[in-house]
Amino acid sequence: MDLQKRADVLARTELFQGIDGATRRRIAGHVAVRVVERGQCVFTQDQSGDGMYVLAEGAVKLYVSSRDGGIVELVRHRPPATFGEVALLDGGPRSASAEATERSVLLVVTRGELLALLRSEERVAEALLRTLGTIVRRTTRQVSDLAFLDLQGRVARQLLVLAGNGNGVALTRQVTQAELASMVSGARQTVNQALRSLESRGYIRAGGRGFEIVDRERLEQLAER
Amino acid sequence: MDLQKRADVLARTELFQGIDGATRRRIAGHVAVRVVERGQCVFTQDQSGDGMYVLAEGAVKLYVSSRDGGIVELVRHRPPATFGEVALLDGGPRSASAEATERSVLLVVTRGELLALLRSEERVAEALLRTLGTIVRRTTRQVSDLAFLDLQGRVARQLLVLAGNGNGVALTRQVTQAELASMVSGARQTVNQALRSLESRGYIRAGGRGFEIVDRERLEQLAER
DNA sequence: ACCCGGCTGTCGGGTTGCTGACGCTTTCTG
DNA sequence: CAGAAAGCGTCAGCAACCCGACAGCCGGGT
Repeated sequence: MDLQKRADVLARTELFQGIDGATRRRIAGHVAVRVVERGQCVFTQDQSGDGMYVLAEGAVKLYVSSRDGGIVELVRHRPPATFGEVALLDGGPRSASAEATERSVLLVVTRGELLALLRSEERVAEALLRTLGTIVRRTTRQVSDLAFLDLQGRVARQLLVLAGNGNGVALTRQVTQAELASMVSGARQTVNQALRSLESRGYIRAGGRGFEIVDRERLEQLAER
Repeated sequence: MDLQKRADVLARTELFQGIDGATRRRIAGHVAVRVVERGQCVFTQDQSGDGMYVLAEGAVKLYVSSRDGGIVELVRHRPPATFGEVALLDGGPRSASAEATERSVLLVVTRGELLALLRSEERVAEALLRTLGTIVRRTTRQVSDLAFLDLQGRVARQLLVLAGNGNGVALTRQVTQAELASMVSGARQTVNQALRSLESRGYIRAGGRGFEIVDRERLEQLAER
């Protein structure tokens, strides 16, 4: 991946857009490129981390895990995206683990680099604050969902998130039921039942590995706290 | 509350320490003072908010609520503390509600004020990033707890949080079982049982309204994910 | 001092969701 | 292309937890 390409990747992220091209190319010259295979770990929770990542290609999930192997997925990123910002700020341990869900290409921005950039480019500092705000909102919402919604509601909500704004009817996916279960913090079997129940009521159409949103409004209703 | 006193309050917060006294006094001159009675709301989730708060006296809880009146407490603040930063960053809606749990005195910093300060004082920007990092860590931990711990474990953990570092044995409190329940997202009755169970095993001593930590290690073990 | 309101402690019944199990189908991989 | 691995669909049994109810207690206000 050449310099220009790396600079282009940076340009598409919220964090690095809005700075001038020259600076961006300078940064692009300093980042390391790291390729991770599907299933491979990018970093692990509780370990110290001094780098932030920019996702150039592929997909990465962030999650927390328990001692006995259970995991809860917090978010799944696709380009353009950045992650690993939190540990960067205070140099503390990673608050979550990151794993590639498919072969991915990452750009690594070091702590020192970013800190310097924060000082010189105030737009980056503001963008970073916005990014953190988004993270806080998302995570807070997740707490709220876990506390107030039953499994069916959480599944409904997650389907809507996955479908994005497939305006009327939506599309197919690359998410297994087990993964879906870890997103909503439930057992795979129970998630299966929830899906079937939603389907039997005609809110979604779900066969095999894909699903389709039929009655968006009803789903949103189920997903309301 | 006079200017000097306000400046002193600011000086004790992570956000405003580290800037020079003159600047701090200037800010102190711009903040509004707001007094809220016990049980009164400071701001409400989903409403737009353009102010950040510094807690000068009293105590404030942040929480999210469901349509049918259920609430989950995210954190309880005591001075020195700041809250309401998130909505400030992007001007978006409040991600949670805030309510005084006792008579409190607040300083109100406006969005414009803080944004200007961020630009002129880079140490403030860095402190704000650290503050947000803390929030993310705390909330992520809460997701993890809800996903992995049973009620007993969550209660154990919350007791440890409430006790702080009452190094060997700890202290009495002003938290009802109903409040404790909302902190761990459980029913009041079940929390009661959890307390009794912990007591019967000699991990805590809990009578009436207060509790005391007897076997910190065991509690921590229960609270591990 | 007394009364009222809120808090604690405790039951029992009813759900929800987890666990383990198993057969079938689909998807990788050599 | 064949075998292995992963994923789906489904069931029965079981544990955790919620909900409504209610009796005693305590504390605070008038």
